Amino acid sequence: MTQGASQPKAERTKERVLREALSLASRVGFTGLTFGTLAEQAGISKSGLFAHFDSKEDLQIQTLHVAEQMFVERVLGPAVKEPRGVPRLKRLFDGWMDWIHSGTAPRGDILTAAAFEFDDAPDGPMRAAVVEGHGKMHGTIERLARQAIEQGQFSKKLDPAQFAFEFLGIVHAHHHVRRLLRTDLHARRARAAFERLLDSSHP
Amino acid sequence: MTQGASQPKAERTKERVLREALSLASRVGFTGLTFGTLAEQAGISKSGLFAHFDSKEDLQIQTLHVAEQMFVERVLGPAVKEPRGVPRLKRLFDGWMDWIHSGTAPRGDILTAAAFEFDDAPDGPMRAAVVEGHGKMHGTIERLARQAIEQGQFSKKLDPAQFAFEFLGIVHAHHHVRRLLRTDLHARRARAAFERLLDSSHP
DNA sequence: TGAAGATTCGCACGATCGGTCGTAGCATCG
DNA sequence: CGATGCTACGACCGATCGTGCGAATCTTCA
Repeated sequence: MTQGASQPKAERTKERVLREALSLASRVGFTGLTFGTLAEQAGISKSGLFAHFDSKEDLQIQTLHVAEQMFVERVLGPAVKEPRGVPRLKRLFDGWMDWIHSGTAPRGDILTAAAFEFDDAPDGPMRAAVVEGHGKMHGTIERLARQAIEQGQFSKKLDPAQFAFEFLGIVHAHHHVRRLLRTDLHARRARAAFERLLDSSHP
Repeated sequence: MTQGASQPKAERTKERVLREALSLASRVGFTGLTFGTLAEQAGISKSGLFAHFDSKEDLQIQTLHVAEQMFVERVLGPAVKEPRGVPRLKRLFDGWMDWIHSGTAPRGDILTAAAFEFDDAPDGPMRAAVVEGHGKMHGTIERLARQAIEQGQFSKKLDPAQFAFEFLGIVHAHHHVRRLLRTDLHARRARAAFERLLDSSHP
């Protein structure tokens, strides 16, 4: 070992493996996140992985949590530094779009991808984790919308849950079309839809 | 054989198998549409299926086409019987929602499900078929929106492609949330979103 | 009815999947 | 330094996948 930050070896490898897992999952999905291929990509043996992950589901969930944490750091964090209300909502949307189009590690919106991947999967811990993540997102947006109402920027008659549904709908629609047609052309459309949503939310 | 409608046996079998395939795919997805399970459900041997379908991809594509044909019959057909413009668009949306919630053969929106399933799949004939189907839908909605403009029901400044993007976005968002949360509660939200879309499209 | 051809079957293949197990090596700490 | 236990390995299992092949059986039509 070297200096103070003496991470117990195992933890260091696990971190590295999880980085690879995230990159792999963003390319082939969580279902395609296979012990075999991950082992190959991470330069470790298949059975070696079992020292860190009890099962494939365990691997998927831990990888998902890494992605969620990254979303919080890179998108949600910057957003809540904006003043409450519309600016915060705008920053959230913009940050989300930027995250999707950024070239870094988790290509595209891996969280939305996971939501799509597991929406019709049989019940299980992974599905539950995805549902929980979706619920948190929905709740967050609802809260931001409520704040916008309190600030007098949104109409008092606005239903925050309806707003959250449509907000997420736009992000998801964009994600979907982008994946299906393999083009960034629809970012424009998503932004226009978001503008329209904001417009019709004003008092 | 019996009477005039003497379908060459093979065709009858194939039709029956395709019905089963549709029902199976709507439960387990097109990827889960397996030769083994389909054979079991259709009461035929796995290898017997190969007399009708060259490969799994062939099976998927043919099943998809059956679903598309059914969509045209049950949703698009009734819609175009309405007068051009808003009534036709409304009928399309309502019919689509009804189709999703109907209990008959292809449970839920199997076309949207396919679009989700193959949006991040590697290139291939099946993916191409899904993309083509999406393009047709988009084009159809665009056309209907253009007609609404011509009727003076929509603003001349409306971008039909943007309208189609948002229309499909609402349907997809609803489909997604419905699958993820396993509840019909969000049909309301989808309808409200559609109303809002119509409102802001008026001249 | 009987021959020809369409249709279906049984069987087997190679690949890949998630996962287990016994063991060897290496890091860690007394 | 030396014992201990975590870490990683390779070999292997049973299940399932898509698919090929040769033989059996059933339809069809002259």
